Amino acid sequence: MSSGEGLKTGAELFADRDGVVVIRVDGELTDLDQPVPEGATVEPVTLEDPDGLMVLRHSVAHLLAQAVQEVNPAAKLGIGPPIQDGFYYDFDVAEPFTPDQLRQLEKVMTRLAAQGQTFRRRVVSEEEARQELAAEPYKLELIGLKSQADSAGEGANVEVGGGELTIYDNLTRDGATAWKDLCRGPHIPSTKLIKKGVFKLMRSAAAYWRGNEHNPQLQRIYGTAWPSAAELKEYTERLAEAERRDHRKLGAELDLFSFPEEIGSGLAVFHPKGAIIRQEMEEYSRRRHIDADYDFVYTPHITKAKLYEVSGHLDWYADSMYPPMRVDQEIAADGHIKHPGQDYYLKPMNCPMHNLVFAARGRSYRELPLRLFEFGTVYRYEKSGVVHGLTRARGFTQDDAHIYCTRDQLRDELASLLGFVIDLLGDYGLNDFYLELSTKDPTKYVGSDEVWREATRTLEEVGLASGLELRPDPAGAAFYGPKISVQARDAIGRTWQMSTIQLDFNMPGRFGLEYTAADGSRQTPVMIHRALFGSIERFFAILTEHYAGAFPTWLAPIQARAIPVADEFAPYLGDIVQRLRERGVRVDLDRSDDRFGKKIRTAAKEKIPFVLIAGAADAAQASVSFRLRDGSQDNGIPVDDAIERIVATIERRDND
RNA sequence: GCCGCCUUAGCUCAGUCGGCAGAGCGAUUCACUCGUAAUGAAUAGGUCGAGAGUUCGAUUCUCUCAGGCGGCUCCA
Repeated sequence: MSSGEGLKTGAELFADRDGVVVIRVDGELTDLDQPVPEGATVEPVTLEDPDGLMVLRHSVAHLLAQAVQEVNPAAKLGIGPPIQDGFYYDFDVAEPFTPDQLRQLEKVMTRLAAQGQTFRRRVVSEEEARQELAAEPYKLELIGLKSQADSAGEGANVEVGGGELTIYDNLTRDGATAWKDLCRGPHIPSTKLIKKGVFKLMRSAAAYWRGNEHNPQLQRIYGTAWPSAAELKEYTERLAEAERRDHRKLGAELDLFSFPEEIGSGLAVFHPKGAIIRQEMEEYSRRRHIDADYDFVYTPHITKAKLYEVSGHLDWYADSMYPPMRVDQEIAADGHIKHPGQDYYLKPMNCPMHNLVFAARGRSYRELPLRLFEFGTVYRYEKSGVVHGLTRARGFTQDDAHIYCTRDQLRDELASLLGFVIDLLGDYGLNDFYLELSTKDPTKYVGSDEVWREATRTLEEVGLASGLELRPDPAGAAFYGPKISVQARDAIGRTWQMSTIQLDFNMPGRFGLEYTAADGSRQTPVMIHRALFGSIERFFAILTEHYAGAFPTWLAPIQARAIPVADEFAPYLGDIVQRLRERGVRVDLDRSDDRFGKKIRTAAKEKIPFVLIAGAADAAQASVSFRLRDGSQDNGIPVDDAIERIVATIERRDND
């Protein structure tokens, strides 16, 4: 930074304002102690500003690194950026961090923060930086990468982005340099702002240097930091809530599904109650797809290798397919192969099979768009470390359809498809969406650039026309075409990738798919891959967490339970149960030996939407009393009304 | 796949510094018949994830494998 004589610093400009941590100068975040150029637009940034919070988190990351090196001077520094809800810092250390060490580091950080060290920005030449950081091999590597900072890897631009190289010194009150780090900044003015109880070290884990699995692994410490202790508490409560909703936990508690070790990692079995939910999910989807003019097909679970050679998938994804089964091979006694046999694979996707349905006979343009739908179960050999409950399984069922249409039909088809997706997801209780447009990965694609451009433009136009927010996802596309995906926010604000709509200008050609056009010519159709739930298992998991296990009545395995106040009223409720069953309601009667209060408790734990209670008072006036899932009561309802109310709730597909 | 941690009754978890394994909930049986989240008593339930090694002796220590958890990488 050139001399700032005569110019005011951010600190001077906003001396009378509380809570200013950095300034925004012509849109650029800048340290408070930097002079503001003549005529520049300056705004104060506080911790309430998302940018200000990022700066705080980044500064806490520095504090962590300072603490680590104080405890262990041999620790080498990786990078330490702010992230969603917090920050991390990577270290090269001989031994991984233990939970005890994290607690110790927190104490050191608290002590250092209380010293009120100031952050001083210092511009250095590459030579100076190399000299000062000679003991930090990873920082040296980043300096070397400075010219190509954008490709330095996740988080690296926090250290070396921008124009000049800068080092931040942590100065003690007597002006001594307590610690320093290569960093582009900016930082909060003083560690005093990192008050007690606003940060917490969460966990440690290994992470590849610069995000590349061929690089060495560093030890990463994750932390969280907030403007106030109250907000930190709110955050930890949010985490606790997410844990309570975890579908793996609820799946066991509510007896929905399990992953028997005997079957294998990532392979679920659905128990009766889980199966009911799943059936309802599938059944409603099936009806809607029939209404939307889809044709249903069934295809096998295994196929000769050839099919995935034609599709190209074996070239790209052989590693994540289950290994082949060699069938019909004959080996003679002397070991020579009499008959080579051939390889069959479990199918990792359905599209090639649907292509064969399309190709089974000649197709006319009059048939297009042709929409082939299947609840198709696929198997993918996910790496052992990524398998995660129902959200990342090795066997799962896609609500998969492939739409074959002409180029002229593409735009309308995509637009109506997007509307269909949003509408259908809404019926399952998800209503808060945004879209993501995944475009070509220049290192992994087939087909001509021109075709990719056309496809991408079409998707973008349809996405924009939907009125939903459209976010770019550069290089996120599959090798055969760009895609648009629907992201949904759940009840506690987490986002999930839901539906994907994927264009494919490639595979129809590989499979030689053709239709006869109006002019008699043979044309290649365009193909759209689309799955609304993605995987039924995964969608099941998302809904479980979205509803915290309290499924809307139409999905609930047990929709109503009748509990007599005493056993003598069981026959009275039994008649009502019978009438409900005749209306298709999943209802049971609790005749166990438990006491009344215990039965209420049991029904509550099972998250049953409607509990019907009757004792002498209700029996005398042909009524029942409702106890709803939220604990509320509705007593003395005439039996006919009670039945209608339950049936209507199911039909409305409401949450309760 | 990589790094770290974990695996004891159906579930949640104690415990054994290497010497015959424990609780609560749940299940079963009996008694109680009760108006909105736990009635009481009794009983059953375990190759301490699997295999190998060290040891007089292993649930406990070591190794391998399986499964899980948290990250990283990956996710057609």
